[in-house]
Amino acid sequence: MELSERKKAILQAIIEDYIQTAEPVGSRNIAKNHDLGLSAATIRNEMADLEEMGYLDKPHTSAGRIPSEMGYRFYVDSLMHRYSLTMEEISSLQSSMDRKYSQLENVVSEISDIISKATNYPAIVELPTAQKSRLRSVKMMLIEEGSVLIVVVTDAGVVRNRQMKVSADIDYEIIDSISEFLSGQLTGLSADDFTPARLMLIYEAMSQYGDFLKTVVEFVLECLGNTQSRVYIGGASNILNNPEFENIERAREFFSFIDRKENVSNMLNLLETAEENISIKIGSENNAPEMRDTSLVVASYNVGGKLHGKIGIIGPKRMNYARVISSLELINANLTEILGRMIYGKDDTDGN
Amino acid sequence: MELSERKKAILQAIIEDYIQTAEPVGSRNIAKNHDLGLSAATIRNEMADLEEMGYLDKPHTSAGRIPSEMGYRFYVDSLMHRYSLTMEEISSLQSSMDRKYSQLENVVSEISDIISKATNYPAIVELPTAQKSRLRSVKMMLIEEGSVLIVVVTDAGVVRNRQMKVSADIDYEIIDSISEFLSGQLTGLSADDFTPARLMLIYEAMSQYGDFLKTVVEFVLECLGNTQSRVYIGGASNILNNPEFENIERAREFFSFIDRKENVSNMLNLLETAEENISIKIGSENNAPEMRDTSLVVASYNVGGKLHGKIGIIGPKRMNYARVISSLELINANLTEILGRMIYGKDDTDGN
DNA sequence: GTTAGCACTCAGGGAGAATGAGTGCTAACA
DNA sequence: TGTTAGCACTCATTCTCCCTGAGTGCTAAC
Repeated sequence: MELSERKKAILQAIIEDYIQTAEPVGSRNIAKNHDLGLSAATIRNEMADLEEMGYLDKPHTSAGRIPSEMGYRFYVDSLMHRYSLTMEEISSLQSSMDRKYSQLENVVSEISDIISKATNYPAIVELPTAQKSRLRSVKMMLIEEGSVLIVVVTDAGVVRNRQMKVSADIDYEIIDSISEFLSGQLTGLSADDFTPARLMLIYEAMSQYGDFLKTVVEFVLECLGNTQSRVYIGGASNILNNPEFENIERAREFFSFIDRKENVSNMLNLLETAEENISIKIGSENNAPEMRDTSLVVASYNVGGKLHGKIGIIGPKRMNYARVISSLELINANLTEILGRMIYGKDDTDGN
Repeated sequence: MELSERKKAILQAIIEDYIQTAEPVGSRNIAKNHDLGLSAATIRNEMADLEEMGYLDKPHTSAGRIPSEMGYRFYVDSLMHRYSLTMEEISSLQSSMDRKYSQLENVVSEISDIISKATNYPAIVELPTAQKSRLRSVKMMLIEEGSVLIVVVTDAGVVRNRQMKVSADIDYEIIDSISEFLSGQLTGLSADDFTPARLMLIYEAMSQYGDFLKTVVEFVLECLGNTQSRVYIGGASNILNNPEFENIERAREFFSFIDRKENVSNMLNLLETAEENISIKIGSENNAPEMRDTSLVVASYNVGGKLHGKIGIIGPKRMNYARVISSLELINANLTEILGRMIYGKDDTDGN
């Protein structure tokens, strides 16, 4: 059933008041503060309808109304206006990101700080991951006698390395030849291409170094399959600024939940990755009982078509969605650019 | 002034009761529950003395006594007994750490989980850092046309890499020769050795690649100077299990403090690094107003004499110090071993 | 369909009393 | 001289009771 324009206006007024005050809103206040040209009594009638239809809840008989999850959902989908960041907000955000980053880990943790400062909510930043990447390059080098460093680069730009012990009689030349051999055999493959048959061939061709080769191949596979997401959470304490978390039990529940990073990753993984778009999950839409009173707002980023990840915030269901969305969009754009520069070099080309 | 044995026994009884109950302890309870052979009245007198001497505080006239910081300090230094972990505790801790770790970041975050589970307090794990490390090896390799990967290894075992754009006409051979040249010039140097004169020589010898060399040298310097500590904090929500944090303001203060990781690093840096030993800082000894009600217990680890870091917990001043210490010692020993294996290869040799 | 009016509900807050755990002091005891 | 019993006193905590005020639902009139 369609909502009348008047019902929409009233619902919007209630939700926006509630977002601001965190107090149940009553008919009188709506009549006074919003120029709807209606009396409190009329609004009361409409509110009763909205409640019956499921858009509003009542904490108890003599309190005002608060939005239900369905109410928020309708608001977010149909009523909310875009929020435009002020010039100051934009320039302060941009200047806070305009610096040199050296390590991925640092970018991620700093971005999470920036998000949480900009929104006043706990921020989530997912490290970029690649799906089905191919091996671009594997190299080995002797660091000192008996110790070899393996460096693996995937076509998504992921670089990882590991140090391994080898027997002392393996010298530079041997390493170079193994390195060249493996590189020839494996470059361009994805994890799926590592069939037992192919591996057998490799091991046999250099059977005297079988054990060593095996460890190297395992490591390469690990790098290619490195699809597990890792998340950073910053500014978690911000959640305590919201009156819904003054109850220590609620706070404990929230912090225990986000302490376990895999909870957060799982939640992110459940989001449909609408390209370049914002996902909003309200309360129980997150499928986690601990999140029943909080919403998740997430933006997806995508670097050079290969690497992607998500950034977002967790806040009370009663949150200024419009403002959060604008901030996330801006930060997301900057982040994409920063990562592009970091991973694919000094400029912004797509990195193939 | 020396405390009489009787005063010590009473002080110890009070502190241990308080650690258990978090309630101010009264004379009557001490008389009843501890077999000191004294009446409540006598204990009251002694308590009055202990208070006057500064070992005890009184929240208000008609409550029992609670230990002062000085009281805790005395307890930790002189009264506390060692706690022996039970066989089950030991074997469960050890089995939780007995698995393969691949990346340093993973070790650190998992160890922080283990610590917080074992102690029920928020855990801190510092990533290993090296002081004044020397360059063991720098290598470059062409990943694809126009893109070079630089890999730097220090004698502390730190490996870092960065991808850089170069002009397209730089080919394998040129890279190899630059790589070899730089390696020859820089291997064995520490950050202090990068004098302007030496750098000038290098840039002049290969002046046609000046800009590129400069970026590489900067990166190497960054790796050698990589002495900033990074910390992980796990199980922060555990702090909320303690009644002293039922007050939401306290909780907020605590979480805001540890949200800023540099606060925690700073605190760790202020500890004297007593080799292989445990440091305890009680309340305001931490020089941070936000920590005035919490204590820090920290163990230092040390891998191969080069790399070191710290692990520890933050808990209320009223904490089971003895138990925490034993757990940290055990975890610390295991961590040292794990890191040794990871960084210096498959066995535990010292790694020079 | 809208609105004014009225009876009713109920959370929140404050005042006041009861409770009980604890203290300090004094006087008696060993 | 050190120890203890006893007693008056203190004070945070809890409870009860009552009031207030914001809000609702319903009805009757416009």
